[in-house]
This record gives sequence, C-alpha cells and structure tokens, in this order.
Amino acid sequence: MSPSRPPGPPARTVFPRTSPAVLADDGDALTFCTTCAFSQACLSEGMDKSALMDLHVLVEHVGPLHAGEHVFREGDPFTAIAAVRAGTVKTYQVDRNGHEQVLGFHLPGEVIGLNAIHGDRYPCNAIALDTVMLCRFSFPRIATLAQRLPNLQQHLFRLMSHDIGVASLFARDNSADERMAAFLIGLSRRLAARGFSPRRFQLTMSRTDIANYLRQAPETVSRVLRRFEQDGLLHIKQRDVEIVDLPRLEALALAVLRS
Amino acid sequence: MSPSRPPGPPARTVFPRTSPAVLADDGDALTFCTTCAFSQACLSEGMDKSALMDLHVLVEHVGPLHAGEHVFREGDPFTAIAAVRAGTVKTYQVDRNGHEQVLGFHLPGEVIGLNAIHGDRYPCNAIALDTVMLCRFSFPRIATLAQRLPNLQQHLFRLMSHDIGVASLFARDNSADERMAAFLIGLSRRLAARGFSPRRFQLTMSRTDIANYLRQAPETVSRVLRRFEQDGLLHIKQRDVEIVDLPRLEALALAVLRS
DNA sequence: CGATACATTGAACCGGCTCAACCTGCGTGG
DNA sequence: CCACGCAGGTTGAGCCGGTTCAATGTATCG
Repeated sequence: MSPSRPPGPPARTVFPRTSPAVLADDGDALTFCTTCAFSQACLSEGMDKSALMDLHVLVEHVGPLHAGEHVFREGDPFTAIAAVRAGTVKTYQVDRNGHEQVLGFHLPGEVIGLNAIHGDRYPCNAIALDTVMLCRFSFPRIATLAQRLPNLQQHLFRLMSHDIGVASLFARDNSADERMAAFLIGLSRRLAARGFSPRRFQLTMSRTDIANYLRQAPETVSRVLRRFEQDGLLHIKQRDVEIVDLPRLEALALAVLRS
Repeated sequence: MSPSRPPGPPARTVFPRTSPAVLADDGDALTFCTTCAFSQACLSEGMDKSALMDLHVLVEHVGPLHAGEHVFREGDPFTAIAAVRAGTVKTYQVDRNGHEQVLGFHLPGEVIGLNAIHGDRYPCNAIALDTVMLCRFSFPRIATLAQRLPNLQQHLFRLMSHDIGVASLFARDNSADERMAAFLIGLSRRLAARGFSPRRFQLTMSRTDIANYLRQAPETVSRVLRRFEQDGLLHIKQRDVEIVDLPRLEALALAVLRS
C-alpha cells in the first residue's frame, strides 16, 4: 500500500526544483547571504572574500515555505544540502506501520540533508513547521568547490562530524525530566547562538512532535512541562516558553548533554 | 576525583604515537593495504592507481593492539582517523558519575574517529576488545589529499554521512527483543560484507557491553538471548552465536532497521 | 458558533529495571 | 592436579516510570 498522507493542502516537495522568485532576487543575494549561517561560518573559519563570492554564486535562495510544505521527502534523489535561514524544519521518517519518528528540529543557521550523501537519496522527510527560508547548495557543485577551498571542505567535514554525535543524545536512557530539560536547554543555546533570546522563545513544534523526538508519550511531555512550571523552572503558555531558573534546568540537562 | 581505571596492565593510549614497527614494513604496506577497507572502498569508487599510491604513502599501520588497550581517549587531541583492519574496537563515553555509555562496536572495514573532527578532540574513548590491527590516517594530511582527489573526498563525505544515521537506531521505543535482533542482524550483515560468515560468529564484547549499547540491563540481554534460543532463532554458547532462523530474526529486527 | 486538532488530566497496566542470589568458566597458586 | 577466587553470566521476585486508554479541556479557523 502506498504511504498515506495527512489531509490538507496537497503536500508537494519544493526542494528539487528552483523557485523562480528566488533566482530573480540576485540583487539582494549578497546582502541576504551575509546573514546566511553557512557563509558566516565559512567566513569565521578564515575563508577569504573571493572564496565567499564563489559560494554566493552557488547558493540558491528558496522560500518562503509555509507550515506543512516539504523541503524534501524520503527517497527523493539527493541533489543538495540546505542551510535554514529562517523558521524551523522538522526531519522525520515513517516506518511501514505508518508511525512517524522525528529525527530532529533544525533552526536558523543549521544545515539539513547531510545524512543523504552516502545513499544518494534522502533517508528522511523534511517539513517546514512554520514559514521557512532556505539557502540551497547543490551538493555536487559545493563538493567541487570544496576541492579548491580547503576551508569550505573543512567546514563540511565539521558539520557532518558534529551531526554524528547529536543523533545519539536522546537515545540514552535518561529520565523523561532530563531529556525534556536537555531539549529545552539545547533549543535555548542554539537560538542564543543565532542571536535570539535564550530565555524566551516559541516552541514551533507540537507537543506530539516533541514527544516523538524525545521518544516519549505526548502525555508525558505535558506532565513534565507542567511539573517544570510548578517547580518554578519555567513559564509555559501554549507554545511560548520562558525559562525562569536556567541554572536548575541546565543542571537537569547535564545528565544528557554532558556539558 | 580522577577517573578510576580497571586493574590490569597499565592502559596506555597507543594512537597518537606511531608504532615504529609499523613504519618499517613499508615493503608489505602495499599488499597489506589492498586488504584495507579504506583503500578498497576508494578503489571501488573509481579512484585510480596513482591516487591510491598517494593514500598508501599516507597510511600508517598500527598494531597489534591487545584487548583492553586504548586506541584513543576522550579529550585526546584529534590527529587522525583509523580504519579497523582486524578485531573489534569499542567506542564509549564515561559520564561524571563514572557510568559508561557504549557508542558502538567497530568491525574490520569500519572507520573510527570521524566524530572527532568538529571538536578537535576525540569526544569518546576507543578500546580494543580483542587483538586489533588498524590503518591510521593523519586527518590533516588525508584532508589535504582529498583536495586533489575528488573520489577520496567523496568517500570521506559518504562515511561521515553514513554515521549520522547509525547512532539513532537503537532508540528506546523498540522492544528489548527487537533491539537485540537488530543488533545481531547488524553484526551479521557487517561481518558478511567483509567476507565472514553471516550465520556463525563470535560476540567479541561482553553481555554488559551489549546491554549498555542497547540501553538495557545486562539481565535483560541474558533473558532475551535465552528466549531466542528457546524459540529456535539461534544457538548461543558463551560468546559463540549461530543464527538458525535468519528470516525470523530479520523480521524481528525490521522494526528497528527499517530495511 | 460549531468543527477540528491539539493539549491536558486521571487511572490502570506493563516492560524492563533493580536487587539479590546463584551459577559457570577460567586463571592462579598451593 | 585440584582448590580457590573472581569476573562474567544467569535466574528469580518485586517494583516503578512511563505508556496506554479514556475522558475532558482549549485554541484556532472556516
């Protein structure tokens, strides 16, 4: 049987094709891309101006994608990686029983698609949770460019190397509380790294998604968050979070994050 | 308090320094390395002879290491990756409570150290479970070489990309049976890929290590294995395994492995 | 305002962990 | 060569965290 899709607007994959609107805005491309995580990281790793120019010629700005639109789907031929420029992208797999498994949430500044390289096809789905802007990099072309630019190659190596460790974080047998704390602290730090407030932020994903990611029941997520609030660790209203007692939350998360 | 070490021969890290015996056998290096997974993979990806020569100049043969010797330790400066040529290497971390967390078991043909690139230090320990032979590749040098050899760069990308997905396999939401089945099927396939028997093999790791890796109690591992035997899935005596009903074991593992 | 999806809360259940005891194979030394 | 010691492995009993199931609450949107 073919995989059933959730009802709603027909979900298309927007990734493989290039948005025409995007290619038109080359006037803004450079200024835009200065805010693009990929370029920034490359810059900070000592890449020179002309190299950066090469990168900018390569990049395609994709978006905006709206909540529920797919960036790519499991099984799509792998053509490109992408840096999230705005919004949140969720990656997930669906097993043959139709059960979803959330692999990760990707915030501005983070790169998706790296786990597709070895199989030539995307091993997972990527879907926008809110309004998402992307920088798309053709992988063959960025790999070729990396031949000439040691810093770019190094940056790609580092990105992938980093992702190897991340996946195993929540697979550990830590308590529900610890994993939730680690999840929130992780979000907080990643947001802070991109200039957002580390204490107040929005959960762009549903409780169900969080539960799935942390491998818990949604009910557990609810209960843990409520207890956190009662214990004065945070305020949470709907999807708006304010971390009140950061040190104590970090202490809880320590068991998972090891840092 | 400093981390306590198991008693026995003083455990040294053998990785950072170069075994003198190794550098001497350059006569054998080429023939040796033909059996080295890394070279083979590169060959199969279309790398030409002269490129392979460059790789051979780069490689250092390390070993034999004996059970209990460390290849590298958490926190060691990252200098090199290594392909396992013979034996089994276990990677693990130790949290501040002294609890060990097994990250993986690495069989001949597999590469360790890739998760160290982004941090400049090894994020985990690597220890020989039996007699281990390694091919060591200085990372700066292999990265430089990858600038000239697109196939090598591509191979490195693929290796890392592959490792991104592996870690999240043994999550909590699969049953103990399924995880054990997946573990055994995984071993079987990886061994088969290197020419060993997929039906009969040795568990080079202790029950405790398996339990730790699968995030279960050692008692659970015992019970599951015994039940597998009673159900006619396999024979197991000590650490010798013979898979009897491969299809049924694979069916069990399917929930975890998705293939 | 009703419909719908998401979120919360309560009660019961269960898989796997903990704790404790026992067994087994193997190396060691008398 | 056997007795002993010990690490690793097995087995049993009880318990607990988190899931499951079911019901109720709440935001959002046509």
